[in-house]
Amino acid sequence: MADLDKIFNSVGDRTLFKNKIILQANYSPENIPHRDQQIEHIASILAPSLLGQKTSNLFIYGKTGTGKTLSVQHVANELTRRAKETKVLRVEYLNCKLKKVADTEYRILAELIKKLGGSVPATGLPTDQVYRRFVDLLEVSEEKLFILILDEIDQAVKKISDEFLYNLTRLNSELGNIQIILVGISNDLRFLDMIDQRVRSSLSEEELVFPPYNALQLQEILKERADQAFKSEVVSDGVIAKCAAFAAREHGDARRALDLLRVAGEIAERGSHSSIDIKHMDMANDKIERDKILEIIETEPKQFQVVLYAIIQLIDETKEAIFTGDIYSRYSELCKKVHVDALTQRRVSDILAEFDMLGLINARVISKGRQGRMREIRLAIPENLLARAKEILKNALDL
DNA sequence: AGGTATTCACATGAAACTATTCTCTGAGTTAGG
DNA sequence: TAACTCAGAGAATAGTTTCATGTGAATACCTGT
Repeated sequence: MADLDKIFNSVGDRTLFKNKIILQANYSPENIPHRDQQIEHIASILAPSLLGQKTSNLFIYGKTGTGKTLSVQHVANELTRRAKETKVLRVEYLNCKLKKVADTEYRILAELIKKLGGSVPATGLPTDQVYRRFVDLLEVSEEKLFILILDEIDQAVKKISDEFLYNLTRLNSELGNIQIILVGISNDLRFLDMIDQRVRSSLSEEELVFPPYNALQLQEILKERADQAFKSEVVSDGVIAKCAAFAAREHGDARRALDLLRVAGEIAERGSHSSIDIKHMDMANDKIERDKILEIIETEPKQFQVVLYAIIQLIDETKEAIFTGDIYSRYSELCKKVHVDALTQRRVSDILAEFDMLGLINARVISKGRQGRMREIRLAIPENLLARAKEILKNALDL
């Protein structure tokens, strides 16, 4: 019999973590270093709302992991706390990227209605009726202001069109007792280019950009969190510096840095080390990348998997870049073998574009003159993952 | 030789279609008074 | 007569297909030397 007792009993002694939650993505810390200026700015814009005055709409830009969401939520919490007795305002936060929750106009409204205490069916209702219901619910609430924070709003607009934002701003003229203040958060700095001039003017009255953290700031952030998350003596300054350097290279993404640190900790722990060293950082970096790719491959729909398998096969055979046409014919063959209906070339073209977005392949549109125009495709899956990837696909496709 | 026009093999865009899930409405049915 | 059932119309959504238009540069075709 395996000595499970030993393993289970010693788990408490061996762990390097004091409080792992602190390193997890959804943890929001007490204080947010290096964002005082931005937080103050947000607060000063929204402050009049405490007196029941409608403030400007606010738009916030910045790359992922620059503390946008955290800062906004911090201010939002403060506002809610202060307005507790006066009931002058209400703040709701909504992430527009959550698949199946808030990624369409209908669902965003449905979600808001739910938060306001109402309910709407998941489907079956015309959208304007949902608007109606939302307005009615707002009208009867006792607050005078409704601060609506839409996170990853660029995603929503990309999917729904900017009309939806326009509609939201227009609601204010329909509402008597209550006004909506919009706070949009976007990862895409070019978000403004995507929306109509008309909408733009009625919308983004105030703007704020979150710059990326530099390596030094990242270091401080990491250090602070690491102190709370790990037992003492587990992480050295060198490790933190390296971790910060890793992340700083990727546009100063603090979330990624924290992830890295956590995974490195887990790896060290599993290897029964008493501290994290540089070696673990590298392994963690590897593992994160690896997991991400394999996870994508595994969860992709069947048609996507067939296409990907076709690509891998072809690359295996030729060892060079391949082209759309080759892929499509190989894909068609594979479809027969796997007993799946083949999609049109048009669709496969889109699938390839999506793979490119996901970073599974590198595609480049090239022209070969009389031989036409097509995508030149290379695999972006690292060599050492290929075997595993193939296995997953074979399994998924019963080959 | 140098300049234009063609042409290929897709890329890219827009609209329309399909299947699924769900609501709402009103006609027909049923059971109780 | 009120309550109930159930089919049909209409919506939202995701994933496609259909139709239409765009496009970069190698090559064919001129042109005038």
